[in-house]
Amino acid sequence: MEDREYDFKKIEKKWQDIWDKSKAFLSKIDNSKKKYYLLEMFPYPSGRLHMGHVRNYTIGDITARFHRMKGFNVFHPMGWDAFGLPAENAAIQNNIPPAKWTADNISHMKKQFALLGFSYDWTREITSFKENYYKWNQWMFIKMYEKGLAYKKNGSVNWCSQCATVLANEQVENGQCWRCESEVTQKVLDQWFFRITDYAEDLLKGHEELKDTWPEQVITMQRNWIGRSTGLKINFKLESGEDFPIFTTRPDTVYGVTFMAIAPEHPFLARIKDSNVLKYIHEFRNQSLSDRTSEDKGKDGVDTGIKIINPFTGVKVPLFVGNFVLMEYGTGAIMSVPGHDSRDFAFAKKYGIPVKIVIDRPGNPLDPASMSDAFTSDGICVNSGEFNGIQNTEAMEKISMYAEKNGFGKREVNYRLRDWGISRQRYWGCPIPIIYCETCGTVPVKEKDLPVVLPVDVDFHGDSKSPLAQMESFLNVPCPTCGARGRRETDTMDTFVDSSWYYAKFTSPDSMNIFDKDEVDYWMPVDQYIGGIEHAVLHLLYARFFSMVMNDMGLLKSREPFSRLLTQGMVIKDGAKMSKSKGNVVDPDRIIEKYGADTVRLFMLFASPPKKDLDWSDKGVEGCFRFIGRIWRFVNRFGKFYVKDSNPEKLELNDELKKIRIELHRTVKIVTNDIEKRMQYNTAIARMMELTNTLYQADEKTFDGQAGKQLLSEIFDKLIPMLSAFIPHVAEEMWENLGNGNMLVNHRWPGYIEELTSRDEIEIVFQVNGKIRSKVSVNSDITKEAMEDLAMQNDKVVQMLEGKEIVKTITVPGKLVNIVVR
RNA sequence: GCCCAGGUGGUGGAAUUUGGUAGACACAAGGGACUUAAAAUCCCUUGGACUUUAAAGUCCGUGCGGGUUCAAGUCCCGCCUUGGGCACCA
Repeated sequence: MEDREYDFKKIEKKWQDIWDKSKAFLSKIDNSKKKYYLLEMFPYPSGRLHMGHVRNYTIGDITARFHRMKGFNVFHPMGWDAFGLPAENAAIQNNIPPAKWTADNISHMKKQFALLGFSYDWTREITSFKENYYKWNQWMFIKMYEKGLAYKKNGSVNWCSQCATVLANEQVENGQCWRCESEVTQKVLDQWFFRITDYAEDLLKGHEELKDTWPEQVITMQRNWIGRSTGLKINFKLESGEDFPIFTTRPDTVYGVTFMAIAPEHPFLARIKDSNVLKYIHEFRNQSLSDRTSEDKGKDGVDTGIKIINPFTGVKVPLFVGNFVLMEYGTGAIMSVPGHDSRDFAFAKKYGIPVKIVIDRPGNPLDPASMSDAFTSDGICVNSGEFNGIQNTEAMEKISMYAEKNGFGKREVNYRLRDWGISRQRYWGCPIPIIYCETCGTVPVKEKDLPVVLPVDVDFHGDSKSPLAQMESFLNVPCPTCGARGRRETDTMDTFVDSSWYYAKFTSPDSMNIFDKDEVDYWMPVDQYIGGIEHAVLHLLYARFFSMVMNDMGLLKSREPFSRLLTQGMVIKDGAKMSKSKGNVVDPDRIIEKYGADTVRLFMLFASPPKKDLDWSDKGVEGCFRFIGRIWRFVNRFGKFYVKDSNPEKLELNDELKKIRIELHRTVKIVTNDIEKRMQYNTAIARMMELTNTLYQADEKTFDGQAGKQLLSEIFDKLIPMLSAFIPHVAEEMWENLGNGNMLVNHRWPGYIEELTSRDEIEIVFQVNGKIRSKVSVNSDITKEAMEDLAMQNDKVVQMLEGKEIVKTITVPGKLVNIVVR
């Protein structure tokens, strides 16, 4: 046994086969056990796993294995986010059908998963491009259409010319496409939307439930994205008496309005005839999103010549078209108060519009002529009719009430969140199940006719147009209502639709319904979700929306899909995220080949806590490999002393063994806590390394004896099962080598005896005026008084106290004595 | 500009929950043992400056400057800096 070699390739293959054959990770409903649904974000099958994946899924696997050993009924599925542009681009470039390209990638990545020893229940596998999955996408779409939650709208949308498709607001980052980083422009198109704005309030309220279990950062990002603001809708008037409504969050400044501004896209502008003004309007409409929205670009406008009447004052002010005014927010028009809004101030200066002060600083009045920026702080109302003299914060309320009473205003809540545009002008996605009929109009496909199958025998013409639009066999279909000739919708759904409900589908992937009621009710919600923070306002917001919709439809019992969320950090090398363009990519396959999966897993967890970024280090990997070797050799060397069902309790241990036993129980306690309460796997591993170092201090004599053998066996019985969560293959092998017949995957997580977790001897410190002067070892049950006595007798302390007056003494039991002198 | 999270040895990181021995664990470095030799392995040293023949000891030290406290990496105030998010939302 002693010279047994650590042949990780053989060991890992062996145990992967055994787990596979014994169906070790299959999950079944068991009402006698507490369920634990652990999910990691499923990957896009790009072809190869990268280190980011390896880290994400390793963190998940430890968590799953730990809970399994803790006695939970663990559900740990995996699948593929398999629709999307890369497959289509690959198809166009290399003339490989997207379905084949994607399926090949999946099979390769699945092999990589297997090599890493992850504990997935593959019988629950989901592949989003398969009919039996996207059928339910379509089914959900129809249900949402029936409820008015899916609708078609002609409007200005984000267009990425590189990807040749529309993007949702969440998919535009700094005016650029989230995928390819090319400039996004605005285009007017007929598009399908999901009415996520109906759930704005719910999405915000739900955060309450998540505030202790989700990273604060994610909640903050979502809250900012939803952007709730309360204010007043005020009906300004045209000279003709026509209403001109605007929304403002600053009703307290309404007496300071000196101009109005309206979005270039506003239908109101249809009445403009002046060719010069029209020229400007046209120009604004064609500006790119980043020109329109970036703050450093100038705010441009043009005076329409139209006058607007302020209902509070009766004063007429000019109406400008402003390129910064958004059609989609509020009413598409605003009141402008240069005196108290920086943007309005800059605009007013540019176009020679007067500045009027309506909120002032008592004792230090503002002078519009000498101001270089708007006054945006709180103050006292002036030039505000009957509201003069009160605090502006108070005026907000009073002015709102006044407007409501007089019938020209209404308090309103507005959201920054827009409806989710889901149409994509691309082929490789889920077809939108809609048929257009000349007589019946827009008609959803009948449920019994689902799925609308995405044809796989398609021609790519080398251009980026969707082949569906040119495919007669797909396009032509009888109208479901009248039977006349109809045409199918050729846009496909945003792939974020696929991932918005997949977590629930895992519970019953082959069900004849969207979900199997028993399964989904038992397993949902996800107890722990793990993934990257980059999806904070994308996937994680959409998934919550879908979950709420499904909850309202009675499909899910829970409203929130993910009870706990962990967002893991990136894998960094040479100070940058691993990426092809930076040339700092480390290939997981190569590392597994060289050191084995257990080492890779261990390094992924040891190098950094899950939440933080992880610095890749080849040397660090070697260190982890060395640790496994140390354990391996120790077990081989002392395996001959192993006895089953150890119980050192019965025997008298000498001091050395007693100390080791305490270290063991302390280690179990700390490791358990680090995993369970803190999800801090790096420190858990450090504790086990420490214990190992302690064990290496011992020699044959230490354990060669009745008590020694018992203790040693207890060590093996606790340490190896703990290790099996992290390095499962080698742990199983060592366990088997010791003569155990059971598999660790089904073993119970070791316990500890609380009384054995505190050391007999502790070190306390003596301080004088807060500075450490001496350290002594004492019995851990020492009294406060005894500590103080010891301190007063301590040579060092006595020396420091000489000629000084003791002001007071502070004693922290078990820690320190601090003597304050003068 | 606003919001959030960080800044600890040569390096990755502990300790932050609850103010109470800063630097666990690992890497790197140095030394030693084993070996014909190397690799592997095992052991020891390792924050800085200084005093001392030595044993030992003194001072400084958690981005910077203040403060609270018997005691601050931890709390408060003000800066510097890195990363992330948001950025005309009326």
